[in-house]
Amino acid sequence: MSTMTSRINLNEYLQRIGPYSALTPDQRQQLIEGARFLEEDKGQVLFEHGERASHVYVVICGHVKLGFSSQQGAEKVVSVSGPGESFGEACVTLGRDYPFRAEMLEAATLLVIPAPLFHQLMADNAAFAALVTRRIAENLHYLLQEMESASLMSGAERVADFLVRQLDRDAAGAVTVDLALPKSVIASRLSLTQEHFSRLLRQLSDQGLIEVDRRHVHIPNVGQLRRFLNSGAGHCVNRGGRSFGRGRTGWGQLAAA
Amino acid sequence: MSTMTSRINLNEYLQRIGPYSALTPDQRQQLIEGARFLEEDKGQVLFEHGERASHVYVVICGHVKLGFSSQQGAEKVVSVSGPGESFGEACVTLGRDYPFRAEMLEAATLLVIPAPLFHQLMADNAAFAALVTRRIAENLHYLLQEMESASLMSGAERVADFLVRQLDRDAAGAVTVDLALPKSVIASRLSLTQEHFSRLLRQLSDQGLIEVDRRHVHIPNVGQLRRFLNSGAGHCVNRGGRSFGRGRTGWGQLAAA
DNA sequence: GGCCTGTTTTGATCAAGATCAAGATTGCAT
DNA sequence: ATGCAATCTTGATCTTGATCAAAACAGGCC
Repeated sequence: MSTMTSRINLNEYLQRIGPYSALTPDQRQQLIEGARFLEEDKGQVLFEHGERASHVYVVICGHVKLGFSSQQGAEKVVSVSGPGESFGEACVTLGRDYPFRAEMLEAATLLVIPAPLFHQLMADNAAFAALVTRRIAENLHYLLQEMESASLMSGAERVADFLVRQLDRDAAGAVTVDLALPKSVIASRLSLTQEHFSRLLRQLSDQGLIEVDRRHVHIPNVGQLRRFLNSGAGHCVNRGGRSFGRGRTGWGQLAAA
Repeated sequence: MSTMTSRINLNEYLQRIGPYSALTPDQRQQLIEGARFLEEDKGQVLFEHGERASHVYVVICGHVKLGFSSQQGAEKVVSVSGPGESFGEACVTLGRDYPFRAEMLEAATLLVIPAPLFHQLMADNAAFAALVTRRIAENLHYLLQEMESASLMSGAERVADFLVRQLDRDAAGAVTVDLALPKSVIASRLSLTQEHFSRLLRQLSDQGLIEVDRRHVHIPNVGQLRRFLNSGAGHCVNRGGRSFGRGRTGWGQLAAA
């Protein structure tokens, strides 16, 4: 990608990415000059858990996996960032270390903004700062959401919930969801082992709620699936919140790294 | 509490609470006039999951339990806010519903700030806004932290980790931790049932790592406990993150409500 | 003290989901 | 095509931690 092309694309692109649309042409120029592009291959690690948070990352294309991993090789995927999403704002704001690992799930292009520049933009542009705050707040809500489902729903419910969430708010009737990521990654996001995830998909499919073909999940009747969710079928009283899953999902990924 | 007293106390108090120290005397006055005090009894519910987020709450004294709960009566305590802490900023910022329930753990006093006033202060005072952003970012990091331990640590480790976190960063030798909250609440925060939590405390105590007396936990050797944590004793490979616990911890609380 | 209520502990049992170990698929790349 | 490597599925078994039930403890209050 030539510098020329980069700039043109970038300018156009940033217009559409939340906070960056609030930058003045001047500031956008500053950004283009101070930040850099990064094109990494699948499996590349952007940063490790505990590393000093020196940059904010904006995903231009591709997907980045954000997650924890323990010595024992266990891993938990917290979130996957796709085009237009970003991460690192909170850490940079706080001046803390990254609280997770970031790894490319596929070849991707990112915009990498040095912390000082980011701080500068935050200080210079209140509208930008407000939108960044919004983004951080959104991330917080996302995590709360995740915690809630991980805590109170059974595996089957989480899978159903995940599928329903992929749909448009008003989707009904029959639809097909295409999983954009390896099942192992999705499993980990749902706090399941990939084996368990596989079994749960089969279970839902046996119940006629879905039909799975490779990474295509057909939902013959969205309403039915939603009903399954609300009518808590397949549960347990769960008196204090289910634990965060012990899936090995990450293993594979880790190995791939 | 007379109005006079309230105002004097409040002014003094807010000075010391993060973001509010950045307010100008003028704005602080605005706050005192626009916000209201709330003194509730134990068990009172401030708001329910899914309610429109209309206020930001600042805890003056007492403790407030923030958590989810399902129809089936299960509950997961996400966090407990004590004096100087606050909640609702993110929801108000986003204009979204509260993503959890807030319930008094004991009689407490809070400052309740209406959303419009909060927005106003955010818009008028950049320093305040920046500190609020910081607070939201801190909450985000707290949640990530919670997710991480819930995901990769075994029950015993989470308990040990919890105890160690109560200590000063540099604590060593022998110390005593006093649990400020009912064990059932702590258990839920750790994604355990209160029964399991009880057993784990006993287990650690049998191993000589701690001595439990009522709500006083004596740690004869902090280093030893830390070592127990790092040397992952008592695990499982945990290939994808432990699930969010299924403690019934909440039950009791729920019943208390 | 004796009583009532709420919290903690213990015990026995159960279940969701993890782990280990093969296979079966799929997707590329040659 | 053919083969290699990664992904996904299945099966058998085991563990952690949940559930149910009941007893042991605190505390506060007459």
